[in-house]
Amino acid sequence: MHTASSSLIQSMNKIVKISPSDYEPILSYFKKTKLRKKDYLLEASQTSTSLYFVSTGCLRMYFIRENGDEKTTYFALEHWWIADFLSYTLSQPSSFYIQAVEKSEVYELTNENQERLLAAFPNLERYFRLNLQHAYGAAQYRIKYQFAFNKEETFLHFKSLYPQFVQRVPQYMLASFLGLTPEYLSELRKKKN
Amino acid sequence: MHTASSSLIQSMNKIVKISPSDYEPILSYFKKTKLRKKDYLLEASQTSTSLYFVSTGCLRMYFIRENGDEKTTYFALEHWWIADFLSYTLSQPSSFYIQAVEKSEVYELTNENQERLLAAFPNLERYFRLNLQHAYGAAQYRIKYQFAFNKEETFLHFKSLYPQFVQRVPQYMLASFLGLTPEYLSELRKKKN
DNA sequence: CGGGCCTTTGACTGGTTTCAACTTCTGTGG
DNA sequence: CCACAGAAGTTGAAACCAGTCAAAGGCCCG
Repeated sequence: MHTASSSLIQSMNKIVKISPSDYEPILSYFKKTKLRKKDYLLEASQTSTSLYFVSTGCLRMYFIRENGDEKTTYFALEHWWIADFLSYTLSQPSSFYIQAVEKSEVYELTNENQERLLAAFPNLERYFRLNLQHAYGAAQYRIKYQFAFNKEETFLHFKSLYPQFVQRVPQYMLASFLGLTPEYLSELRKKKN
Repeated sequence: MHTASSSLIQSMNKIVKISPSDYEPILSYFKKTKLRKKDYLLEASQTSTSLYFVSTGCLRMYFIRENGDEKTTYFALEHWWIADFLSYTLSQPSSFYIQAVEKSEVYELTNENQERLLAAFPNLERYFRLNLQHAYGAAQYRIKYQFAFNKEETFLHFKSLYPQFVQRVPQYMLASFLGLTPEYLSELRKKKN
């Protein structure tokens, strides 16, 4: 019963039809993990060997610049997938960290288990493909926005899209995600509302 | 015989095994198109209803800013796929143009034909999934580099990765791809060889 | 050979960063 | 549960990276 309400199964059911009798078998390929704030799922120089589906909470992906400060490149909220997909695809060391921004719960799918899962349930290929297609499309627009807007516009645009999220994470993370300094973000916040 | 040497079939064969007897049937879902320099495959406000595989030549994706100047966000060389994947996935109008940078040849796969193709050859799901995974991974690193480097470093990094490509496209396109002005790129070129 | 587009050059400008000092928030141990 | 140390956020001044603008030069293609 409660497996039917699993957020992961729900996510899959939006894209492909899954018979309730398959819920348990499918979930058996995943490992459900609870994370405390600041726990890590991946650290730079490790290879990203798993995909993570965020059930509850919020994770982020970031890297550390030569001068030592960190830049957040991606946030994953409930029902989003997160991984360094280049590292995962090519089995090469990552230059990213993946960390829980808050208390979170994720489903982990290792590389090997993904292979087994897809061998057992080939129709899930479609689920992963369409998810990636959507995520890649979003990344194309992310890149577009970086070119289209200056820093102030970037902030206003983001705030209008995700007004509640701006409150959810520390400002220094948000600043580095938007590509500006915490000081300047602070200035922009008071300026325009 | 010459279908075996099709660059598209080659690309597929790197990821999934395809029987030679399937070459023709698979290719029948695609439309091969020749493009002259500056021909368009997509214009802003249209919906991206096809995926394109670049057989020969070079395409680019760009958009036009409010002030009127164009920003190139992506180049696709031989054996790469190009499309506005968000527009394609959600059937919503694109804000991008896709244009041939030089004389090119592409395989077009419409949305409907992709569905039919995958219904007929389900193992190609894996081909598209892994391609998207790779492309998305590359986009994650693209975003990383934009944060990691200043403009001069961006240029030097790109030049070291693709020394030949720098010669292949007009400098104003390269400049907008790297996120700087043609004037500043010109300055960087003479500065550090 | 000519016209228009691309590239270069230089001066000026300003959006954004950097730095440092101060204030406010937060969480952890006694 | 309170205190306090470290982290996070704010403020203002100074510096600079990179954009803008304008004009001249080069080059490609009809």
